[in-house]
Amino acid sequence: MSGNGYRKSEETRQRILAAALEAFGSSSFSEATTRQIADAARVSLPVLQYHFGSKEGLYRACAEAIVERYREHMAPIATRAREALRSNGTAAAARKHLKVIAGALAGFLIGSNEVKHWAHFVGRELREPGPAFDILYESLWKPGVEVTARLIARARGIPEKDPAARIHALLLISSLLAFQSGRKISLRVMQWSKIGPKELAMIRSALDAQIDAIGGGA
Amino acid sequence: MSGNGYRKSEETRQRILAAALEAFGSSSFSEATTRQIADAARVSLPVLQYHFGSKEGLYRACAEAIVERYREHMAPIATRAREALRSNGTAAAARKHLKVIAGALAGFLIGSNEVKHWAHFVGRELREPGPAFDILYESLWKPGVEVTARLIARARGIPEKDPAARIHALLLISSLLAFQSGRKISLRVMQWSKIGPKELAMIRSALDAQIDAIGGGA
DNA sequence: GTCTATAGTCGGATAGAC
DNA sequence: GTCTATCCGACTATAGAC
Repeated sequence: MSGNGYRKSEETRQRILAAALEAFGSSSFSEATTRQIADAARVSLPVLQYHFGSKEGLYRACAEAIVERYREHMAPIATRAREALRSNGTAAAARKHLKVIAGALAGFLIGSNEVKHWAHFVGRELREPGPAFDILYESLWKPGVEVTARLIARARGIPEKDPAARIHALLLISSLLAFQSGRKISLRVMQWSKIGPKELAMIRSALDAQIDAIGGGA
Repeated sequence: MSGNGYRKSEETRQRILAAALEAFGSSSFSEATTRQIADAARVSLPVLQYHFGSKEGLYRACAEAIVERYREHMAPIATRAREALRSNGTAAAARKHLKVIAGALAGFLIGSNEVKHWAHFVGRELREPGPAFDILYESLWKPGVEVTARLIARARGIPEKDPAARIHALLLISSLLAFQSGRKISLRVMQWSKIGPKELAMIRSALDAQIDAIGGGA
């Protein structure tokens, strides 16, 4: 490219986005401030407006970035589960896939430090809908619940459309969140100082027990 | 009563408290504004400072009021469960009490409209600790988890101190909250327009199934 | 015990130079 | 594309009259 040539724009954009993900992760939309984000990204305030139009535009861009990376992580697992559903899998196979999904999700949400902010972002947006609700619901929550519900239906031997399957899916996913959005309180209840590999293993084993029970309960 | 006699103060205090419970229920501490609360209570702004000192003082007063009424509602049920634990109850009896507690909590949290704001208040404070965290943890959460964990231990035939019992207690309580803090998203997933008696019954029945499964899983 | 008036701070957004 | 300077609104809290 002629002229000044080198485009610094994209790099600046990414720096702002990273700072915003951090800010909107640990604070809500209205609590986080654009100044704080601009400082963290080492840009001046108007630069932020230039790239994303408004605070709300930046917020939505964060949601899209999260969806992108979340999909990269969970897509292969979800795809394998859907393939298993297409073939006439047994109840035991469905339970196995449920355990894989729940375990991966637990590791993803609770273990990784990088993703912690994203998980907070998503959780808050889904509890108290804001400007990014629709994109998160359609791209993350809905497909996740759907595949979980279908697996549960298969495990219990009930029709896929049975509302009970969806209720159980919500209960299962929600219980996972005990150690995510309720991290602080869980630590205190369990008298843990952190959730390391040992603690994560205990949680996974409890989830597995719960999934085994779902299958047998029908 | 001599002089001006009649004390209007207490009535004003209650009106402010009610408005604050509503405001802090639907918004966070920093999002809710004292102006909004003062308006709703039909008092001027400084009156609020006079009665509660500061915004934070008002917030704490809300937490104490919630604890008070929550206790009134759940105390009898919790007491009966503790009595059952003292006598050498069977696993089946423990499961029965778990169902009663979970069912009462579900009705309390999801059904009643008056309490909805309180539940949001509590949930938010426990997820993102603020000025009222300690009082809510000690008076609400801790005793609730404790009695649930002991019942689960009894139902599964494991020692009361087994960490697995506390993990399962957290999972159970957290799954309840799917339809409380995640009300909006649950409605969409289930394609319900509201959570009425019929929907509540379905949730209760799913919870019961989950509790039966806990007992048998050991 | 309740009011009016105001101090002091901080938020998002924009104008216009470079 | 990025900056400095600034506007304007909203917030909590207080001072002081009644």
